[in-house]
Amino acid sequence: MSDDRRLTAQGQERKDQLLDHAAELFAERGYAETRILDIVKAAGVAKGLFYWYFENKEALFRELVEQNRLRLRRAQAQAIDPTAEPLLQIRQGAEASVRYMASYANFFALLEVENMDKAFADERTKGTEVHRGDVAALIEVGIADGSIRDEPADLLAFGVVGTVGYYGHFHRTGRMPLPVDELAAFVGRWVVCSLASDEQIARRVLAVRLDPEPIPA
Amino acid sequence: MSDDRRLTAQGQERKDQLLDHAAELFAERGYAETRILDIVKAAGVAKGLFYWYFENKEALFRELVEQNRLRLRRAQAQAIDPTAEPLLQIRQGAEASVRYMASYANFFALLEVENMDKAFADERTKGTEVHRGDVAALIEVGIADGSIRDEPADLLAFGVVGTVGYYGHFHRTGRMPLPVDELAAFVGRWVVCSLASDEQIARRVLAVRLDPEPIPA
DNA sequence: CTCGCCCTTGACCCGTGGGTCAACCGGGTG
DNA sequence: CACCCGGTTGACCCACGGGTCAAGGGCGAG
Repeated sequence: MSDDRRLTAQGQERKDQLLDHAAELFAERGYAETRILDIVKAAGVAKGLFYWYFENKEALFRELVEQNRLRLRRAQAQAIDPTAEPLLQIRQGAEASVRYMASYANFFALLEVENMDKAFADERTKGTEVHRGDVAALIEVGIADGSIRDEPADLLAFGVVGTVGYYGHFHRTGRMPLPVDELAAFVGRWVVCSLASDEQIARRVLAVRLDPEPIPA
Repeated sequence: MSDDRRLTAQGQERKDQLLDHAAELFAERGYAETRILDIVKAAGVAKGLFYWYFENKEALFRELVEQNRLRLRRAQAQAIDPTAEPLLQIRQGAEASVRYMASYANFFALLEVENMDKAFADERTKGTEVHRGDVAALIEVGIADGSIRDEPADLLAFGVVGTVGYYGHFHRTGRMPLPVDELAAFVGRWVVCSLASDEQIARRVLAVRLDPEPIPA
């Protein structure tokens, strides 16, 4: 394939099929262990067709990552109430992220694969970096109004992103047999306790009841 | 090679050379992108020799991982004062881990590579699982004596291990231009704030001054 | 009907890199 | 000195999987 051609409806559908099957195989046996032949076989098409839609395996992978990054972003934005106080917004974002990561576990298992290749390192970085920027901005506000511990905002932001990511990882890899809702709530508590400048504030933020938004398919 | 033969001093040295050069190359360009030929070239030996010492690339990798896991464990044990209160021990362990991970950044960049292959997944699991077990035990004690928030101990333990890992990761990948000592101290504070059942206790534990143990080469 | 554009096929090419092997070196030992 | 054994060499083999390509199908427009 050259760059981005126009695809007919059929073409787009076929492409999505390939993406889906690839994601499943990657999650199941890893990126390196998945041959292009496996992907096309799973989708029930000939090998040559792969190259009609993608330049190569890596390009497909990038598309998968990008596609997913946008979805997560949307889920976060949807869960956050922009009028709430900063710490609460962070909690909302964190819980939404955990929920999202759990329901798209395959994709995230996939994301971790990125590390295998230096070339993917910055791809991945980009993904968390956006989230981190959002959180850092909220933290700045929280520090200014005294609700968040007075530490460098960017460092704290790493902690939030990291916590979400790690709990997501542990849950995904089956080491934490726990309903998603409980996990999300727990992570929310953890993050709030880590950031709050004192107990009163932590309790206040944790008192708010969050109704879990359904994850759109 | 068959299994574990006896190696002469020269043999052991050669093997270590291969391990070292492999680690460097893996860190530099990733696991999948490092050919066995690259490794032997870097070590200045012939390709056939590789198979005298290792069954294949994966076997070498496993050995590298194992070797490193043990070192980290030792560093943790050395930093922890077994007579101190649980929360403080956790802090000591966390700070030591961060320091260790920073000084052996190459090895840990490497560890992340494990994800690329399903076969490595449980290897990695094993590594964190030990640490997590240690922490969980300390947390149990802390919950019992009221110094740690009353949440499931194993969940909290995941948070500690995760935080250490993530900050290590971010620092290693150059996104946090910060002296190791400051980072370690910060992570210590983060962990303590996340776990402490109230401010008094957090302050008490954070008041203790930790003198950074030098990392043995 | 027929032209042309997407889409689809599967045989084929070929570089890469894992793994083997027969031969060779050199120091320690009887 | 002869032998042995751990260590070392690099040419060679070859399967695997990435990427190509010429040709064929089918559907919509004109």
